[in-house]
Amino acid sequence: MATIKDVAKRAGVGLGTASRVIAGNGPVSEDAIRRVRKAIEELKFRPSHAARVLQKGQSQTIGVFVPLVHGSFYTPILHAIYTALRASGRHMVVDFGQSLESERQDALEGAEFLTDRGCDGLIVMATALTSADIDRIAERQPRFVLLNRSIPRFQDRCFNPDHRAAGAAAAHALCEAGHRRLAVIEGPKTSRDNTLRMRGFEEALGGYGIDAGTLPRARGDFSPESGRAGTRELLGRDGSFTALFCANDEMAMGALSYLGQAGVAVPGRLSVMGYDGIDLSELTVPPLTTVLIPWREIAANALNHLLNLCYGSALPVEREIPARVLWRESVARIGKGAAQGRLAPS
Amino acid sequence: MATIKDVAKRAGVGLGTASRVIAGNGPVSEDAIRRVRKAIEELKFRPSHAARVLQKGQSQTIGVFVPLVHGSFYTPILHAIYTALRASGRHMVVDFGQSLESERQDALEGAEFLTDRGCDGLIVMATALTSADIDRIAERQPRFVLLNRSIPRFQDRCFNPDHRAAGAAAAHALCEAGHRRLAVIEGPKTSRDNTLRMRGFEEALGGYGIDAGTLPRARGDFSPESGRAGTRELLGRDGSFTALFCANDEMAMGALSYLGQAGVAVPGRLSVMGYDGIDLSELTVPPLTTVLIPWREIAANALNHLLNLCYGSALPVEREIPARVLWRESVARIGKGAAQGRLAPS
DNA sequence: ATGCGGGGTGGAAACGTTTCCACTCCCTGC
DNA sequence: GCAGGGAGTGGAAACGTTTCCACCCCGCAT
Repeated sequence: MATIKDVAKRAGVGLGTASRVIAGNGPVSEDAIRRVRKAIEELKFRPSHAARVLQKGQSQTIGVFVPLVHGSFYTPILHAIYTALRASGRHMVVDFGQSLESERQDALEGAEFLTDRGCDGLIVMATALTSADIDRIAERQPRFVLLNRSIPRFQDRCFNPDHRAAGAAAAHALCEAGHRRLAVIEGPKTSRDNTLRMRGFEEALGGYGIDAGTLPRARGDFSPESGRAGTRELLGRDGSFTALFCANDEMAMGALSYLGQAGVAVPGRLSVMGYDGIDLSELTVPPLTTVLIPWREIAANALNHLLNLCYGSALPVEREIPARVLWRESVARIGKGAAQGRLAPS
Repeated sequence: MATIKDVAKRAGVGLGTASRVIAGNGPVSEDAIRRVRKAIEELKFRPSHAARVLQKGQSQTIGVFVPLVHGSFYTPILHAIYTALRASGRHMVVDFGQSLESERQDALEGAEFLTDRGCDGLIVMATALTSADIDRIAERQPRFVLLNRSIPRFQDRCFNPDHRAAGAAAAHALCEAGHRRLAVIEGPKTSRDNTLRMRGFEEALGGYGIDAGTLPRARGDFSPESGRAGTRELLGRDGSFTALFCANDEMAMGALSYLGQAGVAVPGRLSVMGYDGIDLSELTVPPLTTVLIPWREIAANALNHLLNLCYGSALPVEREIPARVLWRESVARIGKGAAQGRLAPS
């Protein structure tokens, strides 16, 4: 591979001049520019990224950690970050976790790897991280933002939806549609955002005179398979509920799949509501009613903040982007005293 | 950040000794190892990746280009590559394309970016690349493998399923199940693998006395939305077919979604068959019958070959991994002269 | 004439590693 | 007693950039 020295020699200029032409900054004569350009062309010169990083201490690269490679949930977020980053002329290196159980450890190692790798900043998405974990990350790489995790001490670097409000919105939607006998499939215990959305959901239920303590509940792990299993379990225990709230869309899709095979009409006999609003959720039969969490926008804003941190840009950063219910067809609106069973008075 | 010089000084050893301890190769005394380890600990030393790459000319990193960030199709492939790579102690940098239309240009730029970035080798997945494009890539980075693209000149670096045989398998499955009136939704014109699977499909049809020329066909772009539109179009033109073959699962899911909303019973009135075998395909209602293309295995073998190329490993490389039909419930088996319509004699 | 400022230039130094060579011990075998 | 060799060591050189400083030359004001 040709180096900048070769270019300089061939163009008959000094090292500094060649460098200035390539970087396009310092003062250089028209003539020198032409000659250097020509030499670059002829030698097929490409600057060495490693040498540049070593010298400048900047790589124009942002590191991103997400817990999983697969999954309809994370890829759109990655997509949003990727396109915004490319638009600003920088690049992205991604590191993935192996599973939701190992999320914490994976995220820690991922952050370390990305930092060692010379990333100028980090976007870390990992709900399981503790406050001390964040400190550890911050120690090595002070430029980072957190997605879907809230830490008071790092409030300005945390970007997350209001899961509590979104959970409440789900409850409102279901209740306003006339449902009173509900059931839920939650996410895993380690997921703080699951806890939040469930809390919001249950609190809102109180406003309709429903006791959250008696809510039939199953626990899943956010996978479709667990949604399927949870539905079977719930139906086996006591099938008298008219609506099922799933803590994410993938579990809701599992539920829909199970119900389809079991011959339970949706929303005729049972309504199903999801959470997140992943792209695929509109493809189910019937199309899934869900809470749309504006993940793409949240990620884009987190990135803007990080870019400001890293490169002193002044990009706008919006923090409060509300979730909203996406009404489709998997939730029935039932009248007071409808056929669906004994409804508690509103 | 502490450098290796600081470490050496603190440990009271020379630069070379410190380096040897860190790399774990050369001969070093027990005592020196202990002292260097201690110094590293105390100074929180982390070697500079950039400096290492600059010096060694190797980054232990493989670059991967895939056309799209989102999509249920590419992520499992990425996942397979990622996990295999981590298992061998190396890393992955991914670059994405923007759309299927710009695939060719994106792949070219992506390969260039990844090469500049110091990747030791490349995995490029881009059907639209021409033979000349590959030459151009090879010129800069001779270590690469191609996924889902076949170029005679680079035969040993091409890893792709036998789309023609897989297409034929789909046709056989449908015909053996008793279907004679078929329709298809193809992928985009630029997609060579679409062309191949369709050719296989049509050739196999000949064996059942079906004239492929009269096959009702719609063209999609692999997206669910286009599967939906294609189905509507086909049904509007002439609804007498009993089975619909879609060139990929996402279009098949779109078809299923449309049919569900239109009240067309699947597989009661119309059978649907997909292609690829993405994870989500088992979640549809009814579960999608599809041709399972062993993408994960193919990708893993391509990676092994690349690793052999780059690092002189001797990993096993399997080239012929057959596709197979995944029988689920979206295709009905109908008897001769069944209620489904006038069937041509087998 | 002389001084001064600035456009244009060349090259040394620095970034943090690894590799290689030269050197010192010290042990072994004669 | 000495040659030979291997374990252990230190440091210079090199990897390919960018940055900074010194310098030249020219035009302009004094």
